[in-house]
Amino acid sequence: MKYWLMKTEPGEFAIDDLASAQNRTECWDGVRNYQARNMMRDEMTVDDRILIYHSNCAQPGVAGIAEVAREAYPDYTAFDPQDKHFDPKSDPDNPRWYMVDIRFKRKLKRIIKLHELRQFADDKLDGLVLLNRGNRLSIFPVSEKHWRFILSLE
DNA sequence: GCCAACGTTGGC
DNA sequence: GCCAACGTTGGC
Repeated sequence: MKYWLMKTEPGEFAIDDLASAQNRTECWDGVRNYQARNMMRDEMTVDDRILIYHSNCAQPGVAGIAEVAREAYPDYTAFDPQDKHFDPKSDPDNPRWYMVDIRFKRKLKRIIKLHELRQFADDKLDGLVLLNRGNRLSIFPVSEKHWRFILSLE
């Protein structure tokens, strides 16, 4: 089993939205970055665990845990001209963008803030992609050690 | 709202 | 293939 972190802007889609979704499952549409796509398409498998991270908000940090419910399939929102994630360069016969489905596991008892995680950037969380300078990647792997340590802060 | 850092685009 | 211009991300 692999571990991941996925960012979401809570103003758009928050951990509570996942918790209240039908079957507590939602497709992770709208990823338009090749590195993030490749990880979903090539690396993620059902049951992998995911830290749900709230970004671009008042309190950036890890908000909850989800799991991969369905492996990657074409992101059909790219085909819909009405959709805000429409991409004319993605063709149903040769899809450019992919998504996975994720299922809610639980909310953390509290938000584990980015600010807290930074305190361990040079020791316990050394190498965590989230803490890299200028990091903008919205999906990336988390080592099992980092996963455990982050949750130990809860 | 600002702006640094980064990814993508497209002319050459 | 280079790289300037542009758009986006995301903390603050």
